Amino acid sequence: MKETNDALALDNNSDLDEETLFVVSQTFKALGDPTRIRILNLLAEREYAVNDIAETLDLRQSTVSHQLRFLKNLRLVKYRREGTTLYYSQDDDHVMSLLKMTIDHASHN
Amino acid sequence: MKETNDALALDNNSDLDEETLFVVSQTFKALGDPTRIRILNLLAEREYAVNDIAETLDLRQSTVSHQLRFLKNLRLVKYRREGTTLYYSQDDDHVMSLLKMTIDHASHN
DNA sequence: CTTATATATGAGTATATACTAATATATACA
DNA sequence: TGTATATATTAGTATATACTCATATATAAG
Repeated sequence: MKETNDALALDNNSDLDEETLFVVSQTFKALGDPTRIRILNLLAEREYAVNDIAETLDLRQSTVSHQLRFLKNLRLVKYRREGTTLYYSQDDDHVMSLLKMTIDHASHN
Repeated sequence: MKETNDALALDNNSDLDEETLFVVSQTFKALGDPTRIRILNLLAEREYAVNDIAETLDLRQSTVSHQLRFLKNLRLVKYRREGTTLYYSQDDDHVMSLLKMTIDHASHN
């Protein structure tokens, strides 16, 4: 009952290796949270300081900082320092494009 | 210290309304799990019966069924019945396109 | 109506996630 | 060195998530 087409590899099974699976799921997981979406949507415009994100989106500073760390670990955002202020900005065009596409798609539904 | 550009609405804030935010986050959440990614990646090829998905991906039948319900609720998959067998297939081109794009991007990293 | 097969569902559990308050760290400046 | 400001981190908690086993439901065939 099992497939035995080893030779032809007829099944275009496109089986995902673990690393790809991990990267893909992590990427989408990053976009799967409303708070992170709002943050990334802000950073789509321009860079923002942590506190400005918090004020603009009405979130606690620690909440924003945690989510920025999350996004930073996945290299979806980066920052530059100016004195004590850290300006965060978007750092992954592919992901930002996914986000924009999906927001557009959901908006003019 | 606060912005006071009420009139001009200089900030192109593109603020996401709650519904959009919900839909977008749900969409990405659906793609944020390895099991669902594997299932959708299978269904990218062609339709599959529940048990075939379970066998192919080495998952419990109930696991597959639960995830299919999840995907069905979001209208990412649909099914047709043939006797006692349910053939599931993909039902959202936009989402499948997001998935493909991201897999490609992650693969030839 | 009984049996067999395919799938769905319910309940329990372990883990992951997101948030919060409190506190630590880092930089600037007097 | 001491104070102020911006951000990061830690620990605790509540909720969400994914999985599994057991069982229910649905269809088909005899």
